[in-house]
Amino acid sequence: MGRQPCCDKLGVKRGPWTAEEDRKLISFILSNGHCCWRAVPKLAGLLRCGKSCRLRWTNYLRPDLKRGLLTDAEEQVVIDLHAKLGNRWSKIAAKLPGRTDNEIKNHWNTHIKKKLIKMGIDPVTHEPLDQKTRSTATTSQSVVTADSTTKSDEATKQLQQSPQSNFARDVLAADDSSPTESSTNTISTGGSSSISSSSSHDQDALVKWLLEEDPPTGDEPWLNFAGGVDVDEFSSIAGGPELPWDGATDWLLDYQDFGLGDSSLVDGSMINSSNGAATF
DNA sequence: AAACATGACAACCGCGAGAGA
DNA sequence: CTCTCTCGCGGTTGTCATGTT
Repeated sequence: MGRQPCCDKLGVKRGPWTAEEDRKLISFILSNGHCCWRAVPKLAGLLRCGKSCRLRWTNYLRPDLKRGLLTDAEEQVVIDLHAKLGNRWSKIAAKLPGRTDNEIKNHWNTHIKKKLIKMGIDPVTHEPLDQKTRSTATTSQSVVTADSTTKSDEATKQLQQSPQSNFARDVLAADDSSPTESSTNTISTGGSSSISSSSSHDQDALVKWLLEEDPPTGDEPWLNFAGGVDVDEFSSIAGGPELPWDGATDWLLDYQDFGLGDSSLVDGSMINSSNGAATF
């Protein structure tokens, strides 16, 4: 019967988002949440498909996102999780607060993959490349598995305990003396110790945790469609002492650039003016 | 300075899962 | 149970920035 396209190809804008579009989407979601993504562009006055809106929001506009390169510690976690989960980027991202699956996927493809290959590690199997060529009858444990019971476990524990904390930065700060290269070393090596069977108990526990859903906090204002969140409240959150996201995020700057402090942008009047059908 | 190569990341596409009618 | 719809995921492509020749 065929799948209905997610949106009409005609009349739907594609390509990079403009600041104006971002502003519309942000103001709409902050004040209304997202009911169903399919309806968002229409209600927000955007000539985009809902899918595009969702992607833009989750990967770029969401206020709890960290920006910038993954830290060494985060990279390490990604590698370890990838060894266990494979390309399940969303699961991996769920364990890295403030990071998106797309971001991690991109980072993997552009950085980590090459790094592992350079170190002689198959980025798919996480086994040594030369070992792989010599014999396929090797240990079923991945190369980085052993690491995961040591360094990575520490990181993942911290993540679990404080999902909103910027643990990676703390880890880095605590280990500031280590040069950038050291991250490479920790990845590869576990070195001699990495190719050993790790405790299956630890493995199971970690995998179990990995597969758990992150408990929703439930207080994200942009998730509350009916809430009609006051943007002033939101901005006070953003500027307050208890930032739910990294205060240095570019998003905040963008937010200010968009002039969202201006209530005229968020009280629905702007949206209504651009889309007469949308009323709240 | 121009052309080309490479890197980085935003965005798109197609598919599958799950929910609801 | 089947069908339809929406959402989310993972793979891939496109575009811009930066580096190199």
